[in-house]
Amino acid sequence: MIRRIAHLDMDAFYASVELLRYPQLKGLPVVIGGGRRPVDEAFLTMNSEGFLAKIPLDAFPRLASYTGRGVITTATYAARQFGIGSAMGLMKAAKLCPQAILLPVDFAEYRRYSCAFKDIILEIAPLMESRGVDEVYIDFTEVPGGQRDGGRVLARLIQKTVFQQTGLTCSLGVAPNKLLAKMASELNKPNGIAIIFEDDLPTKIWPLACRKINGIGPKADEKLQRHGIHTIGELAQCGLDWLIDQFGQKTGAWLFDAARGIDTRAVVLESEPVSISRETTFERDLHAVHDRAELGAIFTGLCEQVARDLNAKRYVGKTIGIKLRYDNFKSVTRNQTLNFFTADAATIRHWAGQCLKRVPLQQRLRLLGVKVGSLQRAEPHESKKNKALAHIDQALTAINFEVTEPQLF
DNA sequence: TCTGGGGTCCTAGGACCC
DNA sequence: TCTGGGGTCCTAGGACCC
Repeated sequence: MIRRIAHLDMDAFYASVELLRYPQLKGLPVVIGGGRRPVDEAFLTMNSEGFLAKIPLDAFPRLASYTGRGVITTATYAARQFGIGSAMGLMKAAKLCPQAILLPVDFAEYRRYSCAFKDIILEIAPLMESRGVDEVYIDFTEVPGGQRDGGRVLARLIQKTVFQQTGLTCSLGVAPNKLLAKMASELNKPNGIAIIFEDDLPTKIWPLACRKINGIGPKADEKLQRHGIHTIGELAQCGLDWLIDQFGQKTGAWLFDAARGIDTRAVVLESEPVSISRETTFERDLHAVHDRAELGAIFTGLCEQVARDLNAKRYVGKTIGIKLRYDNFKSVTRNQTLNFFTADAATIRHWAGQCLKRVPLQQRLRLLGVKVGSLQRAEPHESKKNKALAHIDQALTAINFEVTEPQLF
């Protein structure tokens, strides 16, 4: 029995979910992103059950009226015709297509549909690896019918069932491994299926741009281009020694394998989180001294939110970190590992504050973030040692607070 | 008119230990 | 008195992905 791995990717996921609510937008350029703004509030008051589909087109917010720092998370295929794409600034997108309809992100709704389509897949094929809200890998190898026609029959069944039960389309690729399945799922998007066998490598994979390999980003691609390597086929002609020389042991060896379609990674059903974080970009750049109160409130709010997230997911962590981005977009991070685990907002706030003191604060800031890493499952009863250490820390924090009160954070 | 938010993994240097 | 070598943990930055 040969290994058959599928990659399933929902088509324009956020936008497609919005089109289910507002079918009158079908075929129009629609863009999702930007966070919630006053204009959305006015619009959303019209949103009551059974009325959504009747909202007239001129009532929808337009890209042209947007002012802010948001980016596009998803664009409908109609919007992509204008050159609009994911991660593009909304202000820039507005220049390309001012009449496009702009909807705020409704993550709770997308998560509902995400759970729904994943449950449907699990009913059919139980070995599924979640890769974010709109993508999964599925191990077809031992699923009944998973080998028929290279996986096409099972892929069609999943695609059809997902559509029947959610109204959403998706694209699948089935291949000998995750690397090739991921590339295959893009070949016939949207609402497509592509089947790849080992023998297809020269005809179907090698003509593709190196950037299509999941893991080759803008930087690596640019470097390859500089050496005249544009396609995966050209990459496959590079010697192992040369690649290691250029990209280092690990990346070099990985590139060598990837170009040959070699990938032995397993489909992983569950994984433990490594870190939990919250960050926010301000509406305007803030200064540590001039906007101290505002910044302090945001900072505390982020710590509290991270603490809530940790508690909701029942994790504790011992590495507290901050991230900030200056007005020139340069980012810095600081973090500190404690000798105990915590999910307590005040403790996080204290140590994040210590991190903040180690960073230059003359320049204006555009972003602030708080992270807790080195996570561990919260025990039903905390260990005695942890409790004692946390208690000592709280006592020290109280003393420290009196001493350092006059400082910035 | 620049450029979100939530993650993972890798690298490289230094501390520290045996 | 010129200097090993491995292992682990920590920190900061960066590439990359969804």
